[in-house]
Amino acid sequence: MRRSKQGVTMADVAREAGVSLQTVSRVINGRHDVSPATRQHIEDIIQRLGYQPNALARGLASTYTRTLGFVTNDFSDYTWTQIMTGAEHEARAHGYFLMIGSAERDPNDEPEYLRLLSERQVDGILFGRESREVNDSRYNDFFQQVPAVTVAYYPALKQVPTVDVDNVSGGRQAAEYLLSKGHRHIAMITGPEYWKAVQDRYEGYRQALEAASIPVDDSIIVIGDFSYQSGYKATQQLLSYGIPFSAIFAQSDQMAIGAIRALREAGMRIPQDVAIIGYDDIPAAAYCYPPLTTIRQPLQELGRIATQLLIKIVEGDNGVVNNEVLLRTEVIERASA
Amino acid sequence: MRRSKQGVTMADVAREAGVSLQTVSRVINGRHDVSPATRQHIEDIIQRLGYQPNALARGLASTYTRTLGFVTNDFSDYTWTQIMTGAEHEARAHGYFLMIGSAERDPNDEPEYLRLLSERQVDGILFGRESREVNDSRYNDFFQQVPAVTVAYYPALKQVPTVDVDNVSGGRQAAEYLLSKGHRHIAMITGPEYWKAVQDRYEGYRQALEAASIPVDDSIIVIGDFSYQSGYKATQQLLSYGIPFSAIFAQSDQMAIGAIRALREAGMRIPQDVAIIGYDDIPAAAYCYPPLTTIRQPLQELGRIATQLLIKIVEGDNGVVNNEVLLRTEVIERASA
DNA sequence: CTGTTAGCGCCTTCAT
DNA sequence: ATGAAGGCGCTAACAG
Repeated sequence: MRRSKQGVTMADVAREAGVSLQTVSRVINGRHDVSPATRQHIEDIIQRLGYQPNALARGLASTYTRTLGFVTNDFSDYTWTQIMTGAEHEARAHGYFLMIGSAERDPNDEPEYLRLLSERQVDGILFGRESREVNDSRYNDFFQQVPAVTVAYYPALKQVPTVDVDNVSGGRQAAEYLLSKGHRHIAMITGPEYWKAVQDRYEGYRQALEAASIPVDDSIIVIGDFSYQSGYKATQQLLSYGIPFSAIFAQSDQMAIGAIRALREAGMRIPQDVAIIGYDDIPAAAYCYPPLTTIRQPLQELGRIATQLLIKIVEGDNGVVNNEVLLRTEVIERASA
Repeated sequence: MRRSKQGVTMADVAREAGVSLQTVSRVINGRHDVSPATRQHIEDIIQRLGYQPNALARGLASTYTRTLGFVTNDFSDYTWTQIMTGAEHEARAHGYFLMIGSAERDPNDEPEYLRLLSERQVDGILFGRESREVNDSRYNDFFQQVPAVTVAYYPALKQVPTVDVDNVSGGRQAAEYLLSKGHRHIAMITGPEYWKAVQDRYEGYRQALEAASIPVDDSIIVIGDFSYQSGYKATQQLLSYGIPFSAIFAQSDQMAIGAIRALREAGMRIPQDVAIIGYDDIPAAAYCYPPLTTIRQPLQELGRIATQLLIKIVEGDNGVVNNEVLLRTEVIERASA
């Protein structure tokens, strides 16, 4: 005979209390149609017996598990981690847990993750992931079954609501700030070009220059991958071109800090010779040298709002109309620009 | 009538294949006692029908969920995040998912989290948390029910296996390195004193000084909280004492970087006037100025090994004897010391 | 306000 | 190598 892991079950409580299973169930679920006396009595017994409901059984009998999946490609990255933290807080506040999965090695693993998460009957899924174009019919099948919200716009998933930062505005803020300091030759180090966020920041940059009647010079725009290392390399590259620029807009703080290093090695002073503005406002930004002027993204809030939206959808709130929420970035002025 | 979320069930597959439920179950679970022909036939039908097993039902009928809980106090912190990443990878490699929970606000929430996780029938729990002394009988009750492993030694949980970094050795390495550079007056900025890791690093530091016949001078030891800010403040404090020191061992890279800032503001050169060694090897360490010499902790590996151990325990591997695994740190030499 | 009756989808045990 | 019966712990639906 198989031994259950579970010690005391609802049946034990019911027997002990001399009531039916259903009444115990009602108490557990906080229904109002139980007399105060029986409720109290049952609660005492639950307490005494140390009864714990079995979430698996509840999930099987009902249709929800109060579990959300969170899928990302990189849990070791600051950005996604912050988003996840916000999501976790919000989830917990609503009685949900987060089940996490990362499809780092191979983006093709992703549909497999979704399947696995759906087998586990998550009520919904949060996507905190790079915005890459994906053509895989498995996605569509999937998102017809399970409610989802993406954090950071995901072109492949047009039918899925999105919560993101307004990157066009963010890019514009960065360029405008530099412009306001009198810079006319503003280099840019971007992230991977297939990211929607990267394109948007580029667009904001373009808009700002255009408004100032300055032509965009693609020869002082270099593609990076958001890492320190890539900011460093990109700046060396920029320097090697011999094309004059007096400021750099790096699309991540890490790249900005890498850029600072390259600039310093080239004997340049910041911000006197070259001004730098980053993007993200990572904790190190305030403590690097010189302290980094940057565009802050409300990362945890992104996660919180996305989760809030997802839970609303999951719980059948028909008031959800907004299919794209865009949060504003903010200029944090420090010493690098 | 209630509609189930689930579309096609095992019964559908069985009917379609003209076999019993049980045979389908065997195929799903990869048992070997099914003839190749029927197996193939059933697999085809599963494919065609798009059948997905329901993990809830499996968990209810069997006794395992292939889900592990991961509890920490701070998901936004680099250290725990790295550990979690390692844990997630290892878990996935074994077919497990991680359910995450953070008890940040109030450590007293923790037992509540454990209860909630146990309601969800997790097979085991990983603790990635500060090593704080806790006296709460609920812990003991809990750990008798659910297998657990702590990452970072947890004094309250003596009966639970632990995977940690050898902090005594790490502290010794840091001090020895500084000693080898000729420093005799080595200040230290610690983390919160109730952390076991902090005490251990202190002990390593003490051992190294003792071996060099240098008395420990508590007046140049300041308590921080691992943050940039606290490293900055602690260093200002150190400077204000007027007690000479030529090197600082900061128990986190963040504090080391904060210290560098304070030192710079005080007009001191690094490492000429004051040498600094950090602890952790965060990504920023290589790119701050000057690049930080530090003690690297194998964080992801910590998470991986802890998870491996937990899974072994969960799956009833009686070969598990090691109740305390200690990983070694490594000196990363850069320019700050 | 409370109880009864049916499952939820799967796995375990025992037969055959 | 396959099938039948029973149950995991709980909730939905309906009755009273």
